[in-house]
Amino acid sequence: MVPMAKGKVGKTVGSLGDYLKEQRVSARLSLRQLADQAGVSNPYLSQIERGLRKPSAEVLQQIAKALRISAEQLYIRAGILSPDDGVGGSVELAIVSDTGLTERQKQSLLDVYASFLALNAADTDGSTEAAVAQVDAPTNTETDSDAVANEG
Amino acid sequence: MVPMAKGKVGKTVGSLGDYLKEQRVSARLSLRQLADQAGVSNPYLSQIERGLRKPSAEVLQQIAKALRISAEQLYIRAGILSPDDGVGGSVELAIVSDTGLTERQKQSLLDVYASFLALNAADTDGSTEAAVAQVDAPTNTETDSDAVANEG
DNA sequence: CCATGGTGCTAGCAAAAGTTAGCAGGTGCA
DNA sequence: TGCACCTGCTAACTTTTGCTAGCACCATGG
Repeated sequence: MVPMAKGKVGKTVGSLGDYLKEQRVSARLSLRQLADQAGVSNPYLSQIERGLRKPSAEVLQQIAKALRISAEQLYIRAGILSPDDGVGGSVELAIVSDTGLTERQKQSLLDVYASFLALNAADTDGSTEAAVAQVDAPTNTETDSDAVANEG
Repeated sequence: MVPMAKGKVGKTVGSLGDYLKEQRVSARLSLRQLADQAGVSNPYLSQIERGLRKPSAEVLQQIAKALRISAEQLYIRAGILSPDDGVGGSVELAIVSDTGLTERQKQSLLDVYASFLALNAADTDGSTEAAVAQVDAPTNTETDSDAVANEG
């Protein structure tokens, strides 16, 4: 059993797999489930996660799509790509400049975003799950901003 | 390129090479120059441009960087990735790029944002339920419901 | 006329990606 | 107790990437 150190030769693939696994677990997906959604085999995804393999562009796109994240972001977070490559940072700026949202929706999104940040500042773990659970399972018919923007 | 059974990639890589060559010529770069800047060999880049080879994620990033374009844009413009499928807007990009949010929170924000867009697309009046239903089950539905039901 | 240097393309090989088949470990059920 | 089924991982194999070496073509100019 060779200890494949993560911080070894730099943030090559090890951290990508690490970040990838973190994303997968965070999305409550099993290895096979994500592999199935991404259209790759389970052992291959396993090897990617453990830094033994580097995914091709298509596979990376599929994985990112299945995880609802950007492939570029995947690489940035993995340390392969530099963040200033062309990725903007400000969520608020992006929201207010979005042309597909109404002003009320923008305000709601900003509220939710601010509440998340405040939540993380106060308590970084337990309360977050509760707040997320409300947003994540909008079983009720009320999906307007009120349904998501109340927890602070 | 047989192994893609589940994932729906659709178009061939030929259009990617076509778009790539178009970009290279537009940048007044020779094949060898771009290959050198991207850190790949000239014949390999030639084969990519003519659809004979599919670049890996790293190579794609390098090429995109050398051409000052987004790797995701490269794939989107090539028709491999649909613009609204992954992350097309700057809001989504900003959200996933945010370091102050947990992954669950990012997911939630993305869901809310998508639901807003869906609402605006459905538009006009009270067909909110249909729009929300679409947003609530965007992916495969078999593992998705399992994932959300397995909370706790 | 033949060298020099530019363009892109072909052949063949080493390495890595990505596959299927199958193994140990844990859990729920009858 | 054992079956069924899940989790992830290993092994052996096939396919693809991406390389070096070298070809043919077109220009410039010695």
